[in-house]
Amino acid sequence: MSPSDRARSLKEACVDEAFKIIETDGVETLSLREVARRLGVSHQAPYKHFAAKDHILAAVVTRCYADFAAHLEARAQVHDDRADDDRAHDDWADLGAMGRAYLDYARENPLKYRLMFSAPLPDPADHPEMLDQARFAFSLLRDKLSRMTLKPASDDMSADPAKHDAIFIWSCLHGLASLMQSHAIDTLPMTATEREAAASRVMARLSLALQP
Amino acid sequence: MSPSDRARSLKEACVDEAFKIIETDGVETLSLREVARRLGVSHQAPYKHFAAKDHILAAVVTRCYADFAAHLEARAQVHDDRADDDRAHDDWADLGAMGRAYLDYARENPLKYRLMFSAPLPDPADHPEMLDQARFAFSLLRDKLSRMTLKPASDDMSADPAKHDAIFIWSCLHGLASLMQSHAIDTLPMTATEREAAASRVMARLSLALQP
DNA sequence: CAAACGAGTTGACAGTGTCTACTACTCCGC
DNA sequence: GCGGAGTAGTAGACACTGTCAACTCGTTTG
Repeated sequence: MSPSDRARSLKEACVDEAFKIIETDGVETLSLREVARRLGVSHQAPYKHFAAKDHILAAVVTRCYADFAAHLEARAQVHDDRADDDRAHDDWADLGAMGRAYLDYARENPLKYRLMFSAPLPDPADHPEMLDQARFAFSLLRDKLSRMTLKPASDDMSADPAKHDAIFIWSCLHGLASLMQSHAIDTLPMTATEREAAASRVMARLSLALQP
Repeated sequence: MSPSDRARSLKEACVDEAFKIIETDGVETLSLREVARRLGVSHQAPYKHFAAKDHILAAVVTRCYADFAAHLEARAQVHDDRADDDRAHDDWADLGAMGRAYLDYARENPLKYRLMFSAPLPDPADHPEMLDQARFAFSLLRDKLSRMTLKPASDDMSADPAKHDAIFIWSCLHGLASLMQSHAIDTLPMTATEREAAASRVMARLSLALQP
């Protein structure tokens, strides 16, 4: 193994291990020293590959974005070989599938989700690859919308409507996902079945807002 | 000053000071020792009033909820002395005002907002007063909705529709507010004016989803 | 009046991020 | 072929942190 190879593997091993720690113990208890300890290296070894604690977190988040985007893409495949009517129908079904995939991911991977959207992240300007992954996930949604015809939203709008509608949809989905796993929602008197129903209820309202 | 009075004032002084530290330096750098230092007491004095660091944070968050609810209430006053038509009109205008007040608060108090909704909070079960404040803020929205007639959302719904619609609205608002201040939104190519427009665009879509 | 108690103090311990100085090894120009 | 440069990793230190334990007071209460 060449030295740059070994370096690469320690670097990735650090990200792996940090990921595991976060998954089991939460992001707030992540420590570079614990990562080093688990990998059997000195407490300073990770600093050869990450300038600061923030940077290892950024690497983890980058992976989360990639994982998230892959999850969205896998469940929201567009089938292009249909007649126009079917295409339109498929677009709506597919948008719905994407929305459900979004919420599913957030529910099944609460830690990763929080990591991406609500953990105090390092300045993305310092981590362009993290930025790129996030941009890509959003483009999945916006591109789909720009290929669809939606109920018109308002009068002015010189700007790109697909972008604004993507933000609207993203807001609803993110808001719901985020509330559902924040302690804020625990404060409400909700039964378990009501919680389950909340997602489909929000999706129904989304349709009312968008579908012509 | 009686001893219990002095105790009370140190307890509140701790919350005040913690608040200031969070406002200027962010929640992640809050430390009980710094609070004690600024108040000129020993590093253990706060522990006489707060069992752990979490508890002082919970006290701060409780205040944030109260502040937030007051802000919502102030801007979304219902005027009860109108004819029915005006009442209906007022309800919609007032709901819109409440929504705008929500987003304004989040924009003007990003730290407080993050504290309430995205910071890793202590278990609310240990802090009932925090829970009560959060519940109250939500009830402002739900009560208003239950007094209004909305576009029907879906077929089944044995459960309380006002509650579900409140969650829908809350999701949109919270999602937008949260995205706008998360680094995630920075990744998108958006001009400053587009950012401004995003709020009103989301509000427009909310109307489409709700208004009959 | 003595005992109990509550607020506040000091000191300690383990753990953290990060700085600096050190060693070992690999690679590149002479 | 070799010597210096750079790179990965180590060891030690420093200033922090949260929290535990033992102590000193002053007040309250039986």
